[in-house]
Amino acid sequence: MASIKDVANLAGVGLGTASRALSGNGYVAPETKRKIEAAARKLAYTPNVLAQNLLKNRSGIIGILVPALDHCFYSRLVQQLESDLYQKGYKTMLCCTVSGEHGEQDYLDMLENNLVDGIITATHSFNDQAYLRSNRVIVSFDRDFGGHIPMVRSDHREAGRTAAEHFIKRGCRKVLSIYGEDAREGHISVGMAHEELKSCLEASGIRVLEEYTSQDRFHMGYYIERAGECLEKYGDIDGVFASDPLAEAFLWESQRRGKRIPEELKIISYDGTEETGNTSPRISAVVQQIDKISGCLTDILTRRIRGEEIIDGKITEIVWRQGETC
Amino acid sequence: MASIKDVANLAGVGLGTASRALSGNGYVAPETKRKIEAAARKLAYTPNVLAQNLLKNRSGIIGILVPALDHCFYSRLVQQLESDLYQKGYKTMLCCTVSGEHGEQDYLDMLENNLVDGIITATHSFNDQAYLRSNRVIVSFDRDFGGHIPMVRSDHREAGRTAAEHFIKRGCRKVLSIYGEDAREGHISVGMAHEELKSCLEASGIRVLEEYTSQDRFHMGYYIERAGECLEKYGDIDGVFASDPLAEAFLWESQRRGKRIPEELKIISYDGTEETGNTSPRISAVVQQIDKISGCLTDILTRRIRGEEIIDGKITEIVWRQGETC
DNA sequence: GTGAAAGCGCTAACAA
DNA sequence: TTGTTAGCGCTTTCAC
Repeated sequence: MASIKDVANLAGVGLGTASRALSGNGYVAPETKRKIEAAARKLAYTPNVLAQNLLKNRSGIIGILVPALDHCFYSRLVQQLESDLYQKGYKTMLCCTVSGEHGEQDYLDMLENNLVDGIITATHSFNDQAYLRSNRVIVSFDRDFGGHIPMVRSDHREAGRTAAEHFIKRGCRKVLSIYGEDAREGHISVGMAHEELKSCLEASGIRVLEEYTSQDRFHMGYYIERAGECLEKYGDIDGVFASDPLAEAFLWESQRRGKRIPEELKIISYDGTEETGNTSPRISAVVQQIDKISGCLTDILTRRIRGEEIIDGKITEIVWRQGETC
Repeated sequence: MASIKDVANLAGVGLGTASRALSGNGYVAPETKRKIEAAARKLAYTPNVLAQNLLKNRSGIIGILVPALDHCFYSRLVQQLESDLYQKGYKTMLCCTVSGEHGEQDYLDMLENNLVDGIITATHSFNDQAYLRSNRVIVSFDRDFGGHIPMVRSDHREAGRTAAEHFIKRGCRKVLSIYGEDAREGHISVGMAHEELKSCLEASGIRVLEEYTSQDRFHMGYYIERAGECLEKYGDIDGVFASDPLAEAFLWESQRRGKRIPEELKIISYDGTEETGNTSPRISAVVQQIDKISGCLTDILTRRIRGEEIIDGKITEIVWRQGETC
């Protein structure tokens, strides 16, 4: 592996000159420059990024923390983030915390360690304190750190209202609102959508039932199981509000039980990834705009890295997607 | 940000001693060690990984290249890889190439650049030559580099035979085999499953139609579109063999058209992620064992990094999953 | 316009 | 057992 020293030697110039020629800042005679470039080509020289990083004290890497990738919302979000970060000149380091064996702490350490320049976190499980220590280069998705870390999230209240409006319009009388335990406990703010839904529906005299899902289990099998349990337990619900995969699970389990959708049961999903927009029937949804969310997250983070003092987050608009289930 | 020098100064010892005490290799008196540790704690010292990496000339990071994350097979694979790599002490750098604007080359450069210690590639779009230059630390999933880079893949021939067997058992007469153009062109080996399916079915006097999907488009909307087109074009097919999301698309589009599944159309998916195991009806599938695949990939790669000369890849077994669509 | 030298933060070899 | 020194590969003064 040729180093810049080798290049300088071959070109018969000093090490510093080679550096200037290759990196392009600093004066260097056109003639000399050509010689150096020729030498570099001949030796197939590539700069050692590790050394550059040590000097600049930055790595150009952003860490993304998500609970899991087999939840379509997160896989879409990660894909979008990776793309946006790439555009901004950053590489993406991925950490899925759900498997449990993972030290989320490990990744926060990487921040102290200079291995990553910043972190975007979309997890819920970890203790706040660990994050707050190094808050300058962290941005959170949907998790409130009490205003110490900028948070980006969808307009959950509006989402709840929108869903409520459609349940009401369709004449529902008894709606099931089901979401993650972590949201219920207030760790992540998506619970606000369910709160708002509840108060809107109850204000219209509609009964609202609440159920919760474990925050440690993200796979479809579990959602199917929960959907089945709920359908057994509440035979007479005529509406369900749930996140994408869970909404899908309700659709499938209802079909399996011969329940007619939307006649006997209206389903509205919250997330509205493409996944649920193509089922048969298509699921009606309150859509979180992943591209906007990703744009805000990466924008805030990169500006913070550059030293801007940003403490405010951003609330992105939700959109209604008319499907065939409500 | 405190450096090890600061720690040494505060503890009143030499820089080398501090290093030895903190990293744990080399002799250091218990007494001195305590002092150094106390100083480190006081200064909230964390080692600068960038510097360690430069010295060791390794980063502990593995790059994973996939076409996209909104294809459930890849998101599952990435999640599994990340988990396996973490167990082996590596961090994961992610690159989704589908968005196009991405330089796959950029990531290969990171290998030369020492930013990643190795690469697991599951993409199809890029030219072979770029990969072959630095083949020592690359492992491929399902893409054949002519024996120069170890490849891990499922037993596609067996997969094709298994699917054929079930179509035959169910009395199909005209089966559609649809897959990516890249596989058709031989860039990735999954095409072998379709080849084998075809020859098995034709040997039994069953007609096989072939269609292809674009390698640049991975999202559900596109699959739905293609499924619709095929159902229009071939009104009389009674069997479909396709990858997971496409199989789902066929299921939904068929239901939308009032086609009875499995009576009028049998569907077998190849991949068999959990995603398709829970639809209504459940999709019958030839399952690629992602955990095994990931295990082989990470095992081979880490051993190559350690210097072992491994050129052989690995073929993992497939498994039949009986669903309700065939 | 160019070369020499210092130093990013760390580890390892070598003396002491 | 410990301190000193020499780099890892690069960039960036600062004299020349």
